[in-house]
Amino acid sequence: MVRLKKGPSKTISIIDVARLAGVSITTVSRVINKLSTVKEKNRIKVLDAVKQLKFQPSVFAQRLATGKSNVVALVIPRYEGIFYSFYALELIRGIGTLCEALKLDLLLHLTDSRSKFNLRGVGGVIFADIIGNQQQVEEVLACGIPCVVINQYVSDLEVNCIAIDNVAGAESAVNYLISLGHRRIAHISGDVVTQAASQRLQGYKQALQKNKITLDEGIIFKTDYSRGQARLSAEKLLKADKPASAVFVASDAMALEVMAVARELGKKVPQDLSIVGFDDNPSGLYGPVALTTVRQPLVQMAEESVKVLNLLMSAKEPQKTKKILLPAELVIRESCQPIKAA
Amino acid sequence: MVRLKKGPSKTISIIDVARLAGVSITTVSRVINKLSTVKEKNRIKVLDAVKQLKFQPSVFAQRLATGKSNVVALVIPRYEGIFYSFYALELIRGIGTLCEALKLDLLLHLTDSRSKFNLRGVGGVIFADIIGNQQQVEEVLACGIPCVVINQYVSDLEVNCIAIDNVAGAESAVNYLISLGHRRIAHISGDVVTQAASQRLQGYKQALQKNKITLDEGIIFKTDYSRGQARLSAEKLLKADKPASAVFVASDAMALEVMAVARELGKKVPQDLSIVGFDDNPSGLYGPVALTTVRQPLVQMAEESVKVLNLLMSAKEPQKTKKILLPAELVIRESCQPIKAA
DNA sequence: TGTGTATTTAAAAACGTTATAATACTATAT
DNA sequence: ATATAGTATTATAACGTTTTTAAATACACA
Repeated sequence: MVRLKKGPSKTISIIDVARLAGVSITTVSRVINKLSTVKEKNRIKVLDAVKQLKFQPSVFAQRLATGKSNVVALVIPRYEGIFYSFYALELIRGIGTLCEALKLDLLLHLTDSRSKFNLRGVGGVIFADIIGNQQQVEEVLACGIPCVVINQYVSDLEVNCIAIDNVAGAESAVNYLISLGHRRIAHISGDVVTQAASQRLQGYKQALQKNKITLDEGIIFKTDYSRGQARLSAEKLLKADKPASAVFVASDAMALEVMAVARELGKKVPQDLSIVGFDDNPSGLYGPVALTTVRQPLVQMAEESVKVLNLLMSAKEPQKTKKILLPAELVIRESCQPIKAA
Repeated sequence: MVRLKKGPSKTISIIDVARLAGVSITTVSRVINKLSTVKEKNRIKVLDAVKQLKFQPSVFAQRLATGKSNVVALVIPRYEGIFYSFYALELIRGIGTLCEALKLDLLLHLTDSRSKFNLRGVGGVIFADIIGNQQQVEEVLACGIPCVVINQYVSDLEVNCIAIDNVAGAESAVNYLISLGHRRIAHISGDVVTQAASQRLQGYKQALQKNKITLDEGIIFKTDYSRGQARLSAEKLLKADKPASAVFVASDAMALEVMAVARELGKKVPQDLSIVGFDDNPSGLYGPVALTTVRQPLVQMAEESVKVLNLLMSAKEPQKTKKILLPAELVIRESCQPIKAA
């Protein structure tokens, strides 16, 4: 068979290296994969030939021959609220960095609620924020592809999960406000379709209940995590007849917006309104009043997910599924103070 | 050779499909690749078999056999200022979406200034923001891999570029301020290491020169695009002895920070300070004063880059390199007003 | 019935690796 | 010197596709 190649450029293969080094193909393969023993003399000859020919083994041939792929797909919703966030970037960055370190290729898959993605050639999948249903995850599992779900605790599925303890994190934030004497504490929630938001809401409710503070649904504002909706909620909150003295906001980006609105309306933070955010977004530090917030170990979560996946991908036997819950910790800065005597 | 497979799971191949459909392998291959003519009756038999066996052709075998890869690598600096931005996300989103449409796999490569990436198996590369040197681009070009540079106009290299006319965009922003009567116009620049920032600075200078306004280096603030530095610059600017009446800021994110600082210092926008940003970041709409800005066709740029790359990747012959410059247009909102009579 | 054309086929050669089993080499102990 | 155990090396099949070739089959039309 004659294969047309443009010009004289012919892919150099392991065969060329073997010929130049004067050894067999197998030996070259061994040197490349650092397998078993190869005499030092031959090893050097091969390495020299590799360098001289600028040889790079074909990943496709390797993957075909071994039957394993070192490609990791990161599935992340194209969905505005989540995608346009510090959170998504931090995740991408953490995952990207560790993939590089482990020599895994990182494939990016943006999904709509019902997009069918093809995972041909993918060796493992990381799901970031499965919104709504778990069907996509189940499909991947059914294919037998190793799979990790990040930031979502899926209890009814045999799948590895690495999530953050949002409930406890939110609870500690609200407890802190209560400890400062606040009793009328509002909550600006994220998109409750996401587990993170609904868990933070749950933590908020739980803290109030445990402290025998009656819940007022009127000061719970459900948003889509966007700045725009945060602003609207803040306006409603601050212009209300019975304004709250404190507010727990489900993300720092929104909390900063609330702070801005407060200032615009002539209210001082924290004198007139105490604010706690969630994320530990560096933006929270820049303003005149540093934001008190709940720190999520995002980078740790991202890294952990890649580590777990890598383990699964290289394991011979099916592994026991892991469910990891990482703690979120309160970071006290300047945006809260004890309630003024009435 | 005996290859151990875990359990009864055996990869189903084109051969199984052919057998079940009662046709030849060649015919199955033809159907899959929609090549030449296959009788409708046979086509249906094959398609049925494919569905029944849940057959998915091995991408690795395909790529090995054809010698072409439909993998696109997006190389983007891990560098904070750029990476943590609306800009980066918008780019990723645009590129991701079009890759999906064109059935290209999108690989993400975060780079440091001097990270060596391996592009084994990559069919084409998109460089987003080459900071500093062009060496990485040259390396890829030397390998003969199709390559597009985004948001950077590289004139001294035979490489496809798709960039935004930052100079003209910046100039139009400053011209607008001048037309409103402003004469003392400050500039908060991005990281001048990036071409975008230095070009915006150039456009700023050019507009002043053409209007015979002497340049005052004292009111040009160079930052790294971060909110923190924007804040510092804004404070310096507003507390200066001879404050400017208007400021052109190199990004919307920074412009919003400037706006916040102004408000904190008791200055009203636009009454006391006119502000123009750059990006058309949706965040600019949320505040009490909508931000006047310069819109970058980011999505168009992202899409265009994938289209061009796809063309290059599927072309038999080497193509003429394209240099595309997309216009950036001024969007007038509420953050500017004519200067008050002195 | 023959003739030309459109489909289809089988078989085999790539593509560039890895994995297996067999062979060649070395050193040690008998 | 000779068997023996161990180490290094090799030849070759296998991975799952595409592509080529030449031959075979079907189909329409005169």
